[in-house]
Amino acid sequence: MYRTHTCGSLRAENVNQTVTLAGWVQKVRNLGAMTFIDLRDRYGITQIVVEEHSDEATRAAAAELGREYVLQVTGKVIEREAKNPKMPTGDIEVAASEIKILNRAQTPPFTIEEHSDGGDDLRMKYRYLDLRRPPLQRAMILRHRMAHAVRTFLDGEGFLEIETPYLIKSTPEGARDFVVPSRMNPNQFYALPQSPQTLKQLLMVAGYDRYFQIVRCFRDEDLRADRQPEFTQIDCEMSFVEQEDVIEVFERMMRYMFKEIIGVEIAEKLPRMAWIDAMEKYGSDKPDLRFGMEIHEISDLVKGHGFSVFEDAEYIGAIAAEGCASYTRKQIDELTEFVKRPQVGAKGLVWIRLDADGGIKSSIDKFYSADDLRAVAERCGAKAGDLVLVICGAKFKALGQLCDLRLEMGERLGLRDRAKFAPLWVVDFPMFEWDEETQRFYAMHHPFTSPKPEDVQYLESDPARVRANAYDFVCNGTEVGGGSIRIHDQQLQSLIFKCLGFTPEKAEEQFGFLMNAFRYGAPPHGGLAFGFDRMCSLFGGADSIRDYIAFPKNNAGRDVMLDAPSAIDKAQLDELFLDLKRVE
RNA sequence: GGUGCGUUAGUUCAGCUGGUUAGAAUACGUGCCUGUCACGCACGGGGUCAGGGGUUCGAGUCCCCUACGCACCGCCA
Repeated sequence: MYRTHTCGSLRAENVNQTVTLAGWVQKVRNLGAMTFIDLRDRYGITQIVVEEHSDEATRAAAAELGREYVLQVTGKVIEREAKNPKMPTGDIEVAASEIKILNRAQTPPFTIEEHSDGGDDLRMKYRYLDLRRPPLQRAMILRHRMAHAVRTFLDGEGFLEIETPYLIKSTPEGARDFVVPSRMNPNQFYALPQSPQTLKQLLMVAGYDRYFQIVRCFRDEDLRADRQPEFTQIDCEMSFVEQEDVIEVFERMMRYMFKEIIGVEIAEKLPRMAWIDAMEKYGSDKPDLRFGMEIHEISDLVKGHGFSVFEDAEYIGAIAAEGCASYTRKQIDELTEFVKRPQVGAKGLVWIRLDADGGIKSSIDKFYSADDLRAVAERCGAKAGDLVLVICGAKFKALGQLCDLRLEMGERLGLRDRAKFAPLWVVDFPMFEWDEETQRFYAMHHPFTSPKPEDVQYLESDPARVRANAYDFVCNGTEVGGGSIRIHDQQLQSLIFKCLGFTPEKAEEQFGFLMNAFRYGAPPHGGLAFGFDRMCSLFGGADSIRDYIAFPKNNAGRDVMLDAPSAIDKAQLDELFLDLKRVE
């Protein structure tokens, strides 16, 4: 037996016991006649003491130690002469009678402490060392607890966890697929699932009416702080349900998660917001409701005054930033620069300042009277001391820019508090999205999403008008989950494929297996999937999902620890019938 | 595919309008120290200034290219 206790377990009541601990050397403090060793494992740190009267072998071992040496230490638990109230084990220490060096360690390239001195890149390369640090351990533990809570909840609701294959068929819609060549089937490829969407629908056809899976998904698209090429979903599907039934179950699951994991009580009935309202009030389909500062259209108030920028604009919108009338010229210039960055893309920024003394001033004084400006301010709910910011342009583009500006102002005013949670459902998404580049409609959610029955009549005449039975779970400006009621009727599914520009032959080739299954008694069904990594970062209060993934990829999709992807042998290529093309 | 920022000691960074031998902190090594816990004190070793090219009497510093990292836009049903 390597140890009798962990490095986090000993307390005052263990005094006089002889124990054996095993762990890593966090720190050695050699005071001459006595040496203190902080021994660490994932449960905590216990101080080991070696004194002048300790036997020679023990003193020799202590003198030799370096950071991250792996030790087995046997000794008696004693009460400390100088206690450390900052440590859970601070009342005691272990007087070493034997120190066995189980393994020596090279000096690690960065410090393995609460706050490491290492940069992101380096820590990624030595991820196994970074994972020894308490913040990463807390993240892994949080993730484990969340997965456990999901399984507990869904099991209690009668859901079955069923695994679906990772080697499946490539589909043209949506993200790029990762593909895997088949040796036994020359020149043919599997695709890794972007999500088990069609498979879980087939499970519904098969009668497993409540399914879930905590499952890896793969998308070959560029990465972001909150996007990895492989990521984990809590994938769920139910039969004989309507939108309301799905929302009810998973709202309850989220309430359970918030309570269980971080002790937060969320509202008994979460707000619902139609997609169009989210877009018009917040400029986003994933609004951050931790603060107000809603967007208001002011076109009717400001058109017709000869200000050509506004006259030519399809849409003019404004937000009111509370208490920002005191902004200096420089600060307003900064905001103007912010919205003019290519990432935001606004042409400019108009401001109206409501001074505390009742005065009103703006960058468009030439064209508008004080009363005109006051009407705008009133529309936005601005009061004395506030700053109104106006952006105009094509409607949804300007709304998107106002969204960016609103979030920036929320950040500046400290309104985006990580300890605060504002979850909601966004509903009534449009069924289709027009793509300028390819001049066709795409499914906004996915091609298996059912249209609202009352909108089916417009499918062929006015597709843009059709709304879907789709819903997103949004919290603090992040899309945490989303789903829909699916199509279970083969004919309607064929019609949707037609609307998306599939020929019947193409639809048959790509999704024949699904439409075929629908001919054998498909029940009405629907479901949703949560982004598990994002949920972890939301609960953990971090911006990046990388901290919650044990071995994540970097910005370029590389695993810098494994150095993957990498070239493969000619023999391996030959077996797969692959020839490589020279990269320019 | 694009934009921005960055790359200097093991690590995190400073290094001004170009000018003697490139610094700090920390880590590491050696010595001293009986209550440390960010131990302290003293001494020491440690640099392809990312790589290449250019401008210049002279480049860590200015310019160009490349590579790499991070954030973002496009993309992500």
